[in-house]
Amino acid sequence: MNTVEALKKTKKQLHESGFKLTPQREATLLVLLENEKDHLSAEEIYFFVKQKNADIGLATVYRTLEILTELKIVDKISFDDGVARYDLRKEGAKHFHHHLLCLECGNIEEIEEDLLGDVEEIVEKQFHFQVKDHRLTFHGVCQACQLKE
Amino acid sequence: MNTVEALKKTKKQLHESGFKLTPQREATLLVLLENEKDHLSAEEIYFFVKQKNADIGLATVYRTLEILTELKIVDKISFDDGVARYDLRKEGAKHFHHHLLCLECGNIEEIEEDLLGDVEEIVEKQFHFQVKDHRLTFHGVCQACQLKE
DNA sequence: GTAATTGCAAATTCTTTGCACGGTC
DNA sequence: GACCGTGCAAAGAATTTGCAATTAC
Repeated sequence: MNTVEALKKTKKQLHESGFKLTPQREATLLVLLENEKDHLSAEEIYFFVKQKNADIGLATVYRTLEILTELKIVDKISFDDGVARYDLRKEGAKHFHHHLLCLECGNIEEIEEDLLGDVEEIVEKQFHFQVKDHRLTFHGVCQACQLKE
Repeated sequence: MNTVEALKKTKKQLHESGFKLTPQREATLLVLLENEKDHLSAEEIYFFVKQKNADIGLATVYRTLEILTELKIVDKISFDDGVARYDLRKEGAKHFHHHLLCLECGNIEEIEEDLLGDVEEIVEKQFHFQVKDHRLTFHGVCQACQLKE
């Protein structure tokens, strides 16, 4: 799905929930689309949006991200460092992707494959918990840092 | 392992790293031990410790938790709500346990079993990532809330 | 037209830090 | 007596909120 389509789709989703697609929201979405692989904080998104559209306040970024999280267009995630990060939900992805956080260099890789199919089944059957989503992050050492040592 | 043993062991760990087991640290540990099943925030721990030992400051709680996290006696975790929570690491547990977060009632259950053995192997082999630890939380509906509906 | 949205600044919340004092070996 | 640890208050970082002005539909 390209950027224009993604924007259109999101606009529809916003309208269905009674929200408008303002220039600020559009710019925020564009930044998220252009940095899909990163895990930007609100502050970082604000910085990037400023470069596109001088007229935005940090509060608006927060408010936009709150709405997008509510509509499940983005996922809010924290890597235990005290900053919330926002990740665009992949089109068609049933579940949130996984992360590999390198303890040496701090880099975060993504894993798209759903590795939790079997585990979710166990959780549903054995623990009687109806799974809607998940957060899975591995802490360890990435390949680059392994080679460095 | 009972409370006295756990305290003794932690005392040893602290000493090995050049820290002392002060009354404040002991009280903090006791609170953590007594509330193993909960996922207390620093503020909550402070509140409980105050009931035991009037003389403690919130800053000390934070400082103690920082040390305990460093020594891997507790795990710091965030459930994306902007507050850090602290979980005592289970004795003998190779890995951090998993969580089931109910989106309806907010309750958090723990799963002790390590469900990620196979998944970790895939991550190590296929993604060349050396796994040291993980964070796995399922979002969904707990049994009690399913019955309510 | 009008209800939603915005920017700004102030307020809040969570966490860390500086520093003088107190306790320990 | 050196050093670690503490409480307190102040600082700092991240996020939210109140409000008057503005804008999208």
